[in-house]
Amino acid sequence: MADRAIALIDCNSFYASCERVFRPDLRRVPIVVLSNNDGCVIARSAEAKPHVRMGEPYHKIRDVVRRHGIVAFSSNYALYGDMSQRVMTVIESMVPALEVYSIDEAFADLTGISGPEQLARQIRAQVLKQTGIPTGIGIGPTKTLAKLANAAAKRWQQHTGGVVHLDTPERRDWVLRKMPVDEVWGVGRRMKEHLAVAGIKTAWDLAQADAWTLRKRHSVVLEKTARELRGVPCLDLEDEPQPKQEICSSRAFGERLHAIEPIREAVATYAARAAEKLRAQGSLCKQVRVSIRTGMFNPNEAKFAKGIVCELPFPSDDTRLIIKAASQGLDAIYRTGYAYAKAEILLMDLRQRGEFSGDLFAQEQPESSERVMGVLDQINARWGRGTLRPARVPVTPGWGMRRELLSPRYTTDWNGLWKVGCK
DNA sequence: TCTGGGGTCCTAGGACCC
DNA sequence: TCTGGGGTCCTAGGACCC
Repeated sequence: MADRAIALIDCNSFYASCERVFRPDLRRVPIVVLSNNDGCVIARSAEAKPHVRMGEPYHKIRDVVRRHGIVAFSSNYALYGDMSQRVMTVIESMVPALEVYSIDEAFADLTGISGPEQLARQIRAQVLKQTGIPTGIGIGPTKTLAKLANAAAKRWQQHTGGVVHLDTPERRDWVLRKMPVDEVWGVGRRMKEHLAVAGIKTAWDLAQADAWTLRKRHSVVLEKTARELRGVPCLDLEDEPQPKQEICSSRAFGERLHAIEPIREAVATYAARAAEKLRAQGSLCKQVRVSIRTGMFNPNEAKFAKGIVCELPFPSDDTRLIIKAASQGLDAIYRTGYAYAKAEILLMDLRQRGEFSGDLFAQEQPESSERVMGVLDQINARWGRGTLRPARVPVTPGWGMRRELLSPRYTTDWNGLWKVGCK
């Protein structure tokens, strides 16, 4: 069998790049994108990286932002999601198999292709030309090495032109020796600390470590990572997206909430959103977990957090039933006297529609639910999310997200003056 | 004043059973 | 004093990813 060649294509500073596509005047200007509620920095353009750390709270860096002329944006997920689809479509048309790994990354199988590096350069050029998004590409015999090659392409951008192919043992070893161990996919802050004790500091050290010891002292996951670094494939390309095993909708409120009624609105809104995602992947859920909590950072606020799992009478994807369960759950956990900051809905015990439940006499969701939800989803698909919604879900809630620096929904707004690609 | 939201997988430990 | 061994299932929590 030919040597495997897995490519990892990743968009540079994706959210910041998306904003820049529609603001050519910002081509050389440092850009940051903020999390929901304009809380902290979640993306930085190359120019902003020297001045701003990832995850830094926005209120702490206002001075720096002003001093360096950094332009900040609220996150605009409608835009990023749409841009992501465009990028993936371009790549998909150029490779035999693609696994979309996240909003800004995908693995492609280039095994058997002659000149994978050349193809990678063509992919970069096409994606840039058709979407305006710059990318970096790493190629290696395993996913973990492809990721590392991608990191190398970023780190030595000038010399590599954004593409690194670890096709010889010499190149592989050179990169392994240069890369700190926490640049390896699957090694985070904690693991880095543990490994340092054993003298494992670089990717090379980890690749050389004894597999059995890694498994015993740490985990099978780390053992696989080390094998992959040596070029032994342990992770396959998954071109069929797997249905999620749990679905979450959670968000901090735009302001602190005290009374139960506005929290109930938020819980209903999140529950409705989670139910939409559930139906989109054709699943039913049997449990709904609702949780609420106060702020966790301010030492002057009384802290409180509680959640509860509510069992549904039968596996369901009916927004109304899920909201009802969540609302009852809220009644059970809510305590007066706290300033609540966030709520979360988690749909659990998921199964695909029609999957055997294990209980011959188990009750099933009535057919009327399917009809009503079908109509709901159709209308919202046609006219935009939130056109038709349960009574409990307000249009413009007082507790909604703060997004003071939001860019227009250039590509998706129904009321927009123009749409990309519809010239 | 002000610190994201969405996931996955693995492990340890408790409850329970024979 | 000493206090089975083996198994399953479930849950909570840790660690990681983007």
